Amino acid sequence: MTRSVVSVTVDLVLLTIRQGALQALLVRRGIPPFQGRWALPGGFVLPDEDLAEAAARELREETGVDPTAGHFEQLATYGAPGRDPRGRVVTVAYLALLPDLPSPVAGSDAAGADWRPVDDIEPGELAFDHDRILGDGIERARAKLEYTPLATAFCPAEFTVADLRTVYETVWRTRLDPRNFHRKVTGADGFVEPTGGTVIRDRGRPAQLFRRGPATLLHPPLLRQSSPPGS
Amino acid sequence: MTRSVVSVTVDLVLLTIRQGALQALLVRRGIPPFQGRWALPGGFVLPDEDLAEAAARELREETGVDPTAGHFEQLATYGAPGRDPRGRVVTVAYLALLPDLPSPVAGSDAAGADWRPVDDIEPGELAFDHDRILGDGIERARAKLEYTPLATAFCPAEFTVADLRTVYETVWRTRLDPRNFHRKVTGADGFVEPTGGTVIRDRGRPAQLFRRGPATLLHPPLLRQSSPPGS
DNA sequence: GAACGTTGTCGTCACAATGACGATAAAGCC
DNA sequence: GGCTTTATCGTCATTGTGACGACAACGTTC
Repeated sequence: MTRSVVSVTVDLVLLTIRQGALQALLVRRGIPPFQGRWALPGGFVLPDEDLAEAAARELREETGVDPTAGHFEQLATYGAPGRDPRGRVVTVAYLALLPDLPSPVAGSDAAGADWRPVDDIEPGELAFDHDRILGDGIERARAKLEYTPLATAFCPAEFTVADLRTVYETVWRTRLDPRNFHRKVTGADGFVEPTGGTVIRDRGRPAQLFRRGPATLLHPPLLRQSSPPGS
Repeated sequence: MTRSVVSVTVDLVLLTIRQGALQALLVRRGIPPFQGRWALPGGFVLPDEDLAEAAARELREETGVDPTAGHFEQLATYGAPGRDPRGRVVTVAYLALLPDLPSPVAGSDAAGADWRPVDDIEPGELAFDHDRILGDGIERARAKLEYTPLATAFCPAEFTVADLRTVYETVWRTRLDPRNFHRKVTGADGFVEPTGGTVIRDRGRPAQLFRRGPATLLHPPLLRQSSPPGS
């Protein structure tokens, strides 16, 4: 049996919503290969570390973020033979959806780290196969908003229905009717719970505050491409 | 940087429907560790092999099945430090949904291979963490039947609506109303296409034959737990 | 070969979910 | 006090859905 000996890394697709755009955290690589190029944050898995543990550690190291703040899940694993010039490196990608953090991407050991609007990232700009990994992560996030309450992971602990709608509109790059959206969100079992408080954002009538509800699956779901009824 | 050097394997969750039950292909391990115990088929990734390639090769070796016959996708990756007594082994699990194959699980190099109804597999019966991997695969299959036309992967090239209904009923362990199911399947865009032919299965009126349609996403979806309308 | 059971397919009905959109509420600004 | 802006509630027509009736088309049985 020819068993291949490889290195294993974790890479992170960290998504948040800042300044009205879906943004991903990228780091500028300080060492070869791909020195100076933008890449997903990540690193090698330590000898006695579980994969999720390694991903959570990298998340803390690169962003100072508590992994429990948003949502965190395994995305997929990439292991094409030529994907890393250093040799055979298999990477397990994790996807995190985070609220817009005041934390200044502290404590990074990379040359630089920055949030970048995903629409501004050119194809081929990222190191390794990180283009594809990022794309898969975004696609996963888009799909999961339909059937799960994960949009709340982009929001702080308390948020308004309009905040949540902005999440959907930004991630899906769509416009949603505020009235229908309000009905669906408040009607889906366990999606959101009112806290009792209200806030005034900029202008207009004060909005109720909500927190995440206990649901793990949305029922009914908020479907993206509904067939137009009158056609 | 402490980079961990590990071995990488692929493991396969192969699901099919035989004798009215959801069954998984298991092999009896011929060598330690876990010698004599049932396990998922799998093996080490070769030095110059992509992960999906390795999984497809194992599928051919263990079952003689063409991977294009059904559906094939990456499931998840498992890499807890203690999961393999031989050392650090990270495994990338793949999920395949296959039609009931006449192929007699040929050419297996394991001590034995057999289809086993998933409900008959005792917790803790499988080697390594294969219990959990199998469970994750089944859960993925259940969920994907709702939103994708993947149920057709369990069927041969031509099938009846009743065949397809049996797939749903078996995987979901539910009963579905034949009339409503017929309406939804034939009404969902691109789910199935009539071939023009008909068959008589055992008794009763002949049924139309269908093949898979071009859709990759079901619209509208076939939801599992619909809230009862009259309650 | 007519009656019967069995399975496939079409229809109907009431209710739920949805998109379009009107109406009102409650704040700040002039 | 008007005006603008945003939040929230309602209405209406259409579609999707579960429960179930009706009929079609086969094999089997008497």
